[in-house]
Amino acid sequence: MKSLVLKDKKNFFVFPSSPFHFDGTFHKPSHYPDKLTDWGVGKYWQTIRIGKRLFGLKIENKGETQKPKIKVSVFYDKDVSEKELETIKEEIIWRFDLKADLKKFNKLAKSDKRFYPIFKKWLGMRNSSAHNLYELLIIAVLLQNATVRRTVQMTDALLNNYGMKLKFDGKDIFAIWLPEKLNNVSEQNLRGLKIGYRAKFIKRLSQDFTEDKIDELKLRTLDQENAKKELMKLYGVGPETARILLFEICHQYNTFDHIAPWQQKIYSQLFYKKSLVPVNKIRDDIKKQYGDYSMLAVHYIWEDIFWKRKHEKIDWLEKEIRL
DNA sequence: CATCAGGGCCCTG
DNA sequence: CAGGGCCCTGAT
Repeated sequence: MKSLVLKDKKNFFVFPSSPFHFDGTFHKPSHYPDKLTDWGVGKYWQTIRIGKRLFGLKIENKGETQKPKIKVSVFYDKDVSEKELETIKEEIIWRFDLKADLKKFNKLAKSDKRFYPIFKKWLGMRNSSAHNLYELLIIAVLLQNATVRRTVQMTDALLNNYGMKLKFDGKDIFAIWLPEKLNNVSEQNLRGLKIGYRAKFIKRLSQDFTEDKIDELKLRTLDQENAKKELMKLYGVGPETARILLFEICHQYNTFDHIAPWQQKIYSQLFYKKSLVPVNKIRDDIKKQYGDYSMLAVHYIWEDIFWKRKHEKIDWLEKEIRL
């Protein structure tokens, strides 16, 4: 695997909309562990592609909930142009939804007697994606029909063969390859990395992205229905993968439509303290209560339980998370 | 040891 | 629109 050392850096500040929750936004404990990001309280690292160039990012909390401010350090080799810095800034603002207006949502949360303590704790948290559409698509495909351990294995195998390791700020953070990199890699070679039938999906998706068949910037401007339609055209994207992409890439807050069996078990415990509630009931209840913010509301409650899991053993949850 | 389902999706009938 | 098949892995 190749690596790149980034020695120089430039920095700028971003002022997210208020209120803002830094750690809730930049770290999602429900996600499977990967080498693509790193996090500590008030600090966060990732890589980012701008065009064909790679940069390292360190993002630090320099503000407060009601007075948000973050510092972004951009690590580079050779140089970084003003235009690239501006693009990076805009990308960060989009990917982490830093300018979101959550007034209505926060008002809704306040009237929710049952879960208000959770909403209050994470006040200002955003749904976010560290990655661009292609990158998150790859991750989503690796999640399909696999347990966490297997997903981690597949991700590592792919990164070790086609990814790039960036060394900056004393960290080793990985970047996902460009789609075109897989064009002259055979499906058989990919299968050699034990990713199974997903090799076919990844080949075809990479081909489509190489040929610019998908316009991520345009996708961001579409309404939910049309964005979903576009995403479902992609090979290997069904209802669950579309939901992930709509929520994390497009910041569509009301995407609580598809519920997978393993999620159903966790929702049943979270919302009803029962082992299994019918998915239609779960969906109807949530939609009725949270309306246009169905998925965002669930996201707060979902991440909260995974934060707890970091330092507290939750027996029923351990059973449902298949490692 | 064999069998099976899994953090879905595609394809066929 | 229902159901079989798919890669591989760990659980039973």
